[in-house]
Amino acid sequence: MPATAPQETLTRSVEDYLKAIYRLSPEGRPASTSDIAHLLALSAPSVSGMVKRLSELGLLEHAPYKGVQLTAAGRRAALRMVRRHRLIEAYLVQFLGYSWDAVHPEAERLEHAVSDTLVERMAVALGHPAVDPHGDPIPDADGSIHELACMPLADVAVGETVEIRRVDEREAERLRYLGELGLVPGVVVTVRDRQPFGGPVTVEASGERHTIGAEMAHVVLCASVDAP
Amino acid sequence: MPATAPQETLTRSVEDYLKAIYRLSPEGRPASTSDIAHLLALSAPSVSGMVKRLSELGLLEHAPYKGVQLTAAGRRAALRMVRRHRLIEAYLVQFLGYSWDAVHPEAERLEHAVSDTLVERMAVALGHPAVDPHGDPIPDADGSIHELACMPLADVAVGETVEIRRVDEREAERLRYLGELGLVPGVVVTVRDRQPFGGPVTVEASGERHTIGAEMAHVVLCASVDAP
DNA sequence: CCCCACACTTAGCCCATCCTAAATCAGAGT
DNA sequence: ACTCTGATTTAGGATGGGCTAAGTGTGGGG
Repeated sequence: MPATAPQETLTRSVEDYLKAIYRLSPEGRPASTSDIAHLLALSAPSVSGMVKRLSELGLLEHAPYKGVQLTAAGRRAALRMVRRHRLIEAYLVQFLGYSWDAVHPEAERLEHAVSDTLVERMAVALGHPAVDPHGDPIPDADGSIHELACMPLADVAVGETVEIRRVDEREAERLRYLGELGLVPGVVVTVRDRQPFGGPVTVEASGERHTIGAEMAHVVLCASVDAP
Repeated sequence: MPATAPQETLTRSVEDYLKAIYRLSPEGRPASTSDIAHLLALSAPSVSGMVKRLSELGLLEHAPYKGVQLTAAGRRAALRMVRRHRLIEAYLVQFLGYSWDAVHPEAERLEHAVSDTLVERMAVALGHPAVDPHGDPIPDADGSIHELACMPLADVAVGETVEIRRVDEREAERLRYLGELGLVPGVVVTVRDRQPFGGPVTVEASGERHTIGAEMAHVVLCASVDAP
């Protein structure tokens, strides 16, 4: 019956679980408890226990041995955290001189502490941005989110010119690496070479050529651009 | 032996206790456990228990039935929280349009979540202010704090002209009230009347006269100003 | 069709932090 | 000096959230 729970005060942990489950399955497919455990760096039994509590709270549904799915209330709460996280990242970069590789841990803590008022004031100060510094879309305050269709750079055919839209990476070192190469959202690149069997990808951007491994080429997400 | 404990990750609760004890006795006199309990809105036994743990951690010294005193490490940690709190308040007012009566609860949560890096960036953005929006001095990053000598408006003699330096009040309603009367730090007022036995005080500031109760006149702290 | 490996859950614990109820101490009056 | 009262601490318990060890379900390979 708490399908439309008024959402009193979720704890930090609960917020993290919901966010993790949303991240594992934005579309609402069941997520496995072990994936959640892995993402949150917790033991599987801890997750089992929390999952039980969250389902009693009406935030998710649990089919034992099958996986968990967020309810409408759970999804709402998760998207609220995602909005906070991404707006905080954008704010830190825009107004406090953070680089895109340093914002994640800071936002990870702040997202639990800011008030709705503060979040909306940051949104106003930023001019209601659509995406965060990594190109991830920022959900609206009402919980709607517009994912932009894009493909991994690793899948772009040689000769194609695409715009980098999003970089799906959290690790600071890797983000710094990509940033140094200039492979950041908004940049237009042309794929010059791609080796088979998970080999490296060579791209050209504003005259410079860079060859990156397949793993990195999978986190750089692109969309085709009309004119080169 | 942890007199110079590196004191990495204090919990939210511990930080709150240390801040409360510092607030009850910035000079280091013993603070009573019941005062701490009252300030934090906790039961006395909860405080007793936590005090025991904190003294084991070397953050304070406890003379049973006599009171507690912060150690150097405890005081350092407390001042770190005070610095955070006040810088956050200043930042919210200066850059995010908060009014001085709304910043306290927000800062109360954020102070536990911000990193040292973020605090220092806010300090830089603010130009390293000496005081927060209520006139409370902001400790340096190294833990030194400069309290300015001031007296309650309630104690200022009739005819004296003083500058409001600080308003020692947390309740939003009361702060808003004082703000509406223009009795905020930096304003120069002349005391025009003061009734005995804890009676009201009448002040004049930029042509306007206001009469406030003794209770309010005690939280408005002033320093004499040379020229009217 | 059965069985085993592995994913998942249950059992049983620990720690931090809070609480209420029940001692116990310390200082003010007599 | 003695006692009473209020402040303080001790006892014992709840809750949230984490862990390891020990069972249990499930699906793929023989």
